[in-house]
Amino acid sequence: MLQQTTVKQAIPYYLRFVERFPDLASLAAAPQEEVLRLWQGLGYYSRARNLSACAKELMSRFGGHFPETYEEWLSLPGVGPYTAAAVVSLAFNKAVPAIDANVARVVSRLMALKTPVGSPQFRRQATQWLKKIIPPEAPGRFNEALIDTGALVCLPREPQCDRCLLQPFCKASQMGQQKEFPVKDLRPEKKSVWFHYAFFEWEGRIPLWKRPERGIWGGFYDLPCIEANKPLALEELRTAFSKVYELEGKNWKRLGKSMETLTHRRVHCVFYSLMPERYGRYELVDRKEALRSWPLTKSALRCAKGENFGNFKSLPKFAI
DNA sequence: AAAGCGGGGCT
DNA sequence: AGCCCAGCTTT
Repeated sequence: MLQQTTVKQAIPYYLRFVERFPDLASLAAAPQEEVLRLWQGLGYYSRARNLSACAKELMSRFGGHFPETYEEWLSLPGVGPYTAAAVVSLAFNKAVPAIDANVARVVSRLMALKTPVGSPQFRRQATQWLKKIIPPEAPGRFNEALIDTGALVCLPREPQCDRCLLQPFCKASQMGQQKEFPVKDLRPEKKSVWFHYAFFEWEGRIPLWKRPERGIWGGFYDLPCIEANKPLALEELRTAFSKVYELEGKNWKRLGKSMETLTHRRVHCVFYSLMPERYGRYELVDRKEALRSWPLTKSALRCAKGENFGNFKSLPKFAI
C-alpha cells in the first residue's frame, strides 16, 4: 500500500484490509475482485492485483511461508527492488540497501549526485555506495534510519539541516546547495484523452462491464465507455456505442462532464444518458448490489450513487 | 531506457 | 488550476 502512497492516505485502507484479511491464507483465498473493492479509491490498482496474485503464489510456491532472501521476494508479483530489500532487511536483518524516494533524496544530497534520481544509473550508484557502508550487524536499523531521515528531516522542499545528524557528512549541505538536490527527471507532458460514458437505469439496474486488467482502472467495473483522443460528437458516439456495446436507444442527452487527472494523463469524462431499446454487450447489475460489493470506477460509482457531479444537477427522471 | 499507472496535498 | 510526490511492470 505504501508504494507511491503516503502513510496518512493508506491508514484507513490498511485498517479495513487487515481486518478483512488478517493473514496470508485469508488473502490468498479471496477472489481478486474483493481485494480490488477494498482498494477502491486508493489508486495504482496494479498493486492490488499484484498483491492478490502474490498471496496466492506465496501459498502455492512457498507453502504459505514468507521467504527470507532478496531474490525470492524479487520474484514475486508487485515486489520490486525496494520492497524486496525493505522486507528482508527489516524483517530478516539482511544487508541489502533499500532505496525508496526518501533514501534516494538523502543519498543524492549526501553525495551531491547530479544524476537524476529516477534513473537506473542513480539506483546503481546509490546501491554501490550504500553496500559499502551498510553495517552487517544492524542493516535493518540502518535502512529504517535512512528512510526516516528522509521522511522526517531531509524533507523535499525544506530540508532541516540544522537538526540533521548527517549534516557533517553531507556534501550538498556543505555547499549550501541542499535545495538543488535531488535532481529530478524531466516529466513528460500530460496528454488529454476523452472518455465518453453512456448511462441509464432500468428496473433498478445499471450497465457495467469489466475493464481489461491492463490499462487505466484495470479490473474495475465501468459504465459503457468510448475512449478517444479527442471529444466525439453525439452521432459518432451513437455509432460507436452500437458497434462496441450493441447499445442503442433514444432520448440521448448530454449530462455534463468531469475530469480525472492522472500522473501522465488528463481524462475528460463526458456523460450521456439514454433510454435503451435493446440488450447489449454489458451486464445489467442491480444498482445497490453494485455499490455494495462490486469494484467500481469513480465514474461508475458516481452514477450508481445518483450523485451530482460536474456541471449538471441531476439525472433525468427515467434514469435515476 | 521510457512509458503507463491514481489520487491527495499544497500553493 | 497547476505543481509536487513516488515503486513496479511492461514495452
